[in-house]
Amino acid sequence: MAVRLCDVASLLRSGSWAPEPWTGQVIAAMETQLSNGPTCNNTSNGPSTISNNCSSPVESGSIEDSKTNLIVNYLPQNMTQEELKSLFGSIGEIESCKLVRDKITGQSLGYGFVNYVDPKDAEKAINTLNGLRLQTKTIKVSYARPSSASIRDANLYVSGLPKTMTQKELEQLFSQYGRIITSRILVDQVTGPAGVSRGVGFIRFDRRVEAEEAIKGLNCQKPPGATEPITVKFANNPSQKTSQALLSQLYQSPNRRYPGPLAQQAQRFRLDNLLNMAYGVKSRFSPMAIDGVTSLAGINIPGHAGTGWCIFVYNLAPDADESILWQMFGPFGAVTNVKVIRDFNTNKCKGFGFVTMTNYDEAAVAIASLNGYRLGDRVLQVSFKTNKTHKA
DNA sequence: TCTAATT
Repeated sequence: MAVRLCDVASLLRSGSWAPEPWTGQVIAAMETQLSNGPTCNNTSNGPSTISNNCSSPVESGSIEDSKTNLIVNYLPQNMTQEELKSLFGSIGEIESCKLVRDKITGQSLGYGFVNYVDPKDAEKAINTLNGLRLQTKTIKVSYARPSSASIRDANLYVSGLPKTMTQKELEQLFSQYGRIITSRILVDQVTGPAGVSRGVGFIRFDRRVEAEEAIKGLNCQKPPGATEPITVKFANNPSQKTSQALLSQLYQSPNRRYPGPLAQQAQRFRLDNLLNMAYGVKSRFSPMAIDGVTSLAGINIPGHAGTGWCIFVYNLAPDADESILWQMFGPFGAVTNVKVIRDFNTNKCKGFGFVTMTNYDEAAVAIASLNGYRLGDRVLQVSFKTNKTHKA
């Protein structure tokens, strides 16, 4: 797997300072769906959620949005709103789409919203994309709850847990205070996702008042069978720390050559990321000109400039669809688009398709890994799309 | 002792 160059610039995506307009609507009252945690095995970031049967109060709002509006969690850090829209757009027509970002740094907060036109597509997206592995993440797709102040700041940080306590036991302990949206027990880094508990975790309740009651009831209390009391408090907001760290890096960087204000540096980072997004090349790290890179590799920059590296996938089955391409290529890095070429009359796949990836190194690893891959009873041929008009 | 869940 390719290692992504990581610096401040790569953390700041272009366009971050200009939030997209969001055509917000009154969001519907609904019964929140809690039972759609990742369907795959647990990974480092796929906390499962155990639903309980507490009823939630119904708030006012339109019924339609409750069935079309999805929240998507555990998105890879480098995934853009365009990539999110592209991925979910492969299911059906999207009414609106938003990746939530830090207001100051523009960094992705790792979640977003997708509102479909058709409720059936929203349901299909949950069924087909929930649990999808993208890079190191396992995304979670679920219906968005109606936005309201009462559901904010309902996340608790719990420490001092017995090392033997399971996630299920943690939920059982807290569920008496309300509806749990997510729970997680942090584990030791080296022992991996199924490794030993660090004795700390998180509980997100549906509503803040439930979290408050849980603090009152459980802070400084010993769980059944435990020898030490646990600490229960409101969790820090993860985005706060990130923006502060980033801003302090920008101001204190010892090798900064641009003594101007923050905004001036930000401009440069934005330019770098624009190039990175467009060509998979970091201008400061690559001695090659963009034209040189593309002609050298014999690669066609497909469609509109700035969409990435186009990959040709051959020997797909007649019933192949876009989701298989997402599933195959997504783990290798940022995928912006997939397309299965179909016969106009039969609507069956003509045996090939295309995948666009943002970063050259990730595309190269994907090709190296997937060329010759056996999919069902077929052996795939995977390569960069050649520029046929220049071919001999 | 702190993960990216409400636009």
